[in-house]
Amino acid sequence: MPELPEVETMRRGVAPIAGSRIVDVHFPRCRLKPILVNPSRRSLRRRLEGLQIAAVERIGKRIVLKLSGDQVGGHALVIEPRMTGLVLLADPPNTEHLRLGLKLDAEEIPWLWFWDRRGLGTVQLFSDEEFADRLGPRYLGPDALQVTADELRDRFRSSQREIKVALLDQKSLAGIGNLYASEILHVAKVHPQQRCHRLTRTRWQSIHEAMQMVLTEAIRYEGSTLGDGTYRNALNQTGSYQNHHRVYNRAGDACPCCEDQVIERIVQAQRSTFFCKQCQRRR
DNA sequence: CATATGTCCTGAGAGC
DNA sequence: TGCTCTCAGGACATAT
Repeated sequence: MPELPEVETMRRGVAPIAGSRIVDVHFPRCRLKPILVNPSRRSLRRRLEGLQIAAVERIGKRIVLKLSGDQVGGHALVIEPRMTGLVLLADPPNTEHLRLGLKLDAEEIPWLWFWDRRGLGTVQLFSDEEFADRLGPRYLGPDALQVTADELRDRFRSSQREIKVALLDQKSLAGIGNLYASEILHVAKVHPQQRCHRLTRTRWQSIHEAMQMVLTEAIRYEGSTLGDGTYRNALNQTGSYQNHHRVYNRAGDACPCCEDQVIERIVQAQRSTFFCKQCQRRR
């Protein structure tokens, strides 16, 4: 489940391809249902060939390759890993789930791969205009690492939703997913079922502070590789933040904060939430 | 408009 | 052993 820390780790790992030129576009044959690409594979191949990768960026949970060298204006290739997608410079975990390869003109980095076991990921080429719309404020909120405490509060304070569910809404705030929502609320000592409009300014400050702290810490450990072992950085190495999770997937364990209660698992919006009912009391 | 629910996808693991 | 079933949660479509 690549969320902001995992995608940022991918971005950093892939950043060295900036300046390279795409010399070939390869769609490996695959027995599985093909992933969504836009436009078609044929036109993607035609349009990408020869373009230069000007920059490697991240917006929320997406990797953005800014492209230049096109006569008809700027483009961006947007890769959404969703559940199990990986952006790799190293050889992928297997060839069975390989979805896309960009052959580059750099000798030391010959390939950029997109690998995706479950195939929910997408690869889309946007013109600058399409890009500004589809990844702009109409569809995406501010990045969770850029947002200020005041803006965070302003965006959620009138919502009737439970805070944990609201944090997953990418239109309100980009980058938080199911794992980090639980982790952030535990550090902030906020109950996941608290309704947004009932939270005080002080609570929003705590959430903001916890968010910066947890995301920064998770990036330092190169993200979380869960039990299924799927998530890897660009060099196909596991992250290690899973060893530092306070609550996620830790139902029944002692709370690392109070060491008194055990972590509970509940379901919100069909997703697991983990929390400590003592440290995260409703107030 | 805001919010809730269903859907896609694969492979692992449980239960029989 | 091999079958069927459930579950994991990204983003989006559709329903309320």
